[in-house]
Amino acid sequence: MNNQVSINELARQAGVSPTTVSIVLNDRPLAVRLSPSTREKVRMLAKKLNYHPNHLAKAMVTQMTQTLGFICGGIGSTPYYSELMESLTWTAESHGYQLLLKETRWDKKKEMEALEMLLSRALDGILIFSRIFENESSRILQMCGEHAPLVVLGISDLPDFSSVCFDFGSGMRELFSRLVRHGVHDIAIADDRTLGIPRPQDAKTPFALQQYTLKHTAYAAACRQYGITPRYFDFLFQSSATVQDCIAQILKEPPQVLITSSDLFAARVISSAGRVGLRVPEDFSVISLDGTQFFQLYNPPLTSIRQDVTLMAEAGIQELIRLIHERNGCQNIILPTTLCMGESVKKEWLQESG
Amino acid sequence: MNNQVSINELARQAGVSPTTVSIVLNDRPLAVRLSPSTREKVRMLAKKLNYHPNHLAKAMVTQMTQTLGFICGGIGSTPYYSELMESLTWTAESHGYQLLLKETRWDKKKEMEALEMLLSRALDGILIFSRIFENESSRILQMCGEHAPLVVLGISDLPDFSSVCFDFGSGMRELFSRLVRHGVHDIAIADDRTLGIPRPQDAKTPFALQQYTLKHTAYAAACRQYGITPRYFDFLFQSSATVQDCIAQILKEPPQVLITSSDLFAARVISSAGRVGLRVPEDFSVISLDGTQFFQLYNPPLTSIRQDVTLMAEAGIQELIRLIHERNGCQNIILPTTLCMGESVKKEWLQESG
DNA sequence: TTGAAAGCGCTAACAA
DNA sequence: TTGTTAGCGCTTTCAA
Repeated sequence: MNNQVSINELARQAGVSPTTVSIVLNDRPLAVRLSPSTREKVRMLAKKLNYHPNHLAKAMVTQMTQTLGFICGGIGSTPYYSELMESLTWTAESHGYQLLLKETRWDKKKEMEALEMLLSRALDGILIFSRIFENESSRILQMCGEHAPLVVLGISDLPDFSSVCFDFGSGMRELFSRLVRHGVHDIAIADDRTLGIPRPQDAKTPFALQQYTLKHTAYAAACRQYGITPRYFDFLFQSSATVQDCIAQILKEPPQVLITSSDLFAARVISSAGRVGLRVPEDFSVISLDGTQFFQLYNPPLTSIRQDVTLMAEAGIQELIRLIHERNGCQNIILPTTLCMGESVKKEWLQESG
Repeated sequence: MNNQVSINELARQAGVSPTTVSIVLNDRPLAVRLSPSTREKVRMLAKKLNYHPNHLAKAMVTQMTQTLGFICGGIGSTPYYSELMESLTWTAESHGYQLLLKETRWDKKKEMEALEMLLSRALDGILIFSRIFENESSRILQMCGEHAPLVVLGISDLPDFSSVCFDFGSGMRELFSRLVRHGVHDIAIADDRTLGIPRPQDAKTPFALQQYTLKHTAYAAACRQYGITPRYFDFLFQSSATVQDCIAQILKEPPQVLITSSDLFAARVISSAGRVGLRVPEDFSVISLDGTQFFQLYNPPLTSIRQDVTLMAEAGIQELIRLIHERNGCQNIILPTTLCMGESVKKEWLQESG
């Protein structure tokens, strides 16, 4: 079945010991002390016999698999996660790691199982973008313990874990400052509330920041700062009835500017608007909080407070690799969002100089 | 570092041999011959000590990793691949396998490297959706040889490999038959030509079927069968200039029905049409050849000749697992496409009874 | 009904 | 400058 040549066979044919072969082929520090002729001989023969080290055997002794796990709630459902995943595979690869994927449909039980499975495989580290931390934080800490470092994506302020997330505040303030400068005050937000806690009846009451999504938080803060009366629309992502209803609500009395929490939803609003004779951005403007590449190909190209997922991938993997080596000191990394100019917001409203 | 209890420790504490523990915990046939009390004792202790078998050690001796590799040209760029990937992870999991992902940006060199990497990791099997087979077929056969079975997605008729792809012919004929019955004869196709060979200048000449994409083939065949004069638009996916140009061409003189090779492109055409005052399906109809879930949420919901990627995932994984066990007899699996009713084609044109 | 012993392919002390 | 030896944690003959 496995007709690979082993290091022993290679050593035998080269007339040296397996150790020597190992040292040469792994470019260990000791390799320099070996005679050049030995090194050359081993290298040639390895090539000639098409020797490939057995990853499993190596991993067993070193306890390193050069593999990272990625647990994600959903990947096929929105371009945001797909693009993040793509970035992660690339970034991981550029650091010499492979990526093992677990998709969990935002199911917490699945997520715990996934974690357990990944740990039993002795992966070098794990990235998580999921709901798993909602309650299980301490259990997870205990599970992972010494085994595999963890980096959490999209959540911040978990005391015992490193995390990477975006600061929507920066992009949001930039947006508001420009809009207000141009006399725009009617700025609403439409958001998926699946993962959130029900909002108080009176939406105008500033709510406890920590409990809501980072997006809402940033919006609410910007509203306060710029004296805007907040206005909310919401829906449940999985329920197309609530989505349609939400869109209907929006179109009934569109705000000057609608902020949406995802590109996908923005696109749907824009398309629906077209059906009832409303044009974007002529009749109202739309700005999304994802900023996927995907919807920058949309028509009109979506204006967004962009989360550059490549930044998140890079930061997440780097932090994970740091943890793999140093094994201590968790860190909360906050990435900036930027205003990404598309054509779904009136151009003059976003000009820098008022 | 690794404070897991090993099978030896477990055996010691249970007062039995490692062999016994292994037999019990893996439910080997021999387990029935062990005394129930021994079995029970071992099981209890394993639970108590939170024993988890070391995947690596097991894999090394069995040479099975319970892991499949998926080499894919692109995953973040279109929902089609994202959804396929999601399905693959789920299907693999339901069969007890994990999925290792390699994304290659349709770069053949990368793809060969990916294959090599996966083979060196002793994965149990590999799925490929890529351009890698354009020339390298025999080399790949040699590389994989005994090591890991391969299933090719999206290409058919590779003599030495199992494959899974869709039969666009069935959906296409269904579409044409309905359209023609309703007197529609102006049916064009718009396709990405990145992966294809340049089409002959005179597009009306029936071209050698094998050389073009399955989609084109099906379209051309349906045109011949129903006496439709084919009409082609094309673009290169990576070049937004060609995409815009193509859309402009289409809108200049839209066909009654435009078939697009991807949902994404269909959406762009529809949006662009809106900008110049053309409505879909009122002014012209659009039907896509992907049929992703994603764009069934679009507005209007896309009508499509749908490739159900869950079918492809299921068939691909099942065939791969069959190969893993049986190690012989490759198979070309052809999956049906179905007409998926959205709202981007005039309703009356698609009614079954003419 | 159970255990001892060998070995998967590799690395890393320690010898020489 | 190179080789010997032991062992990672598990499975699997073979023996008792």
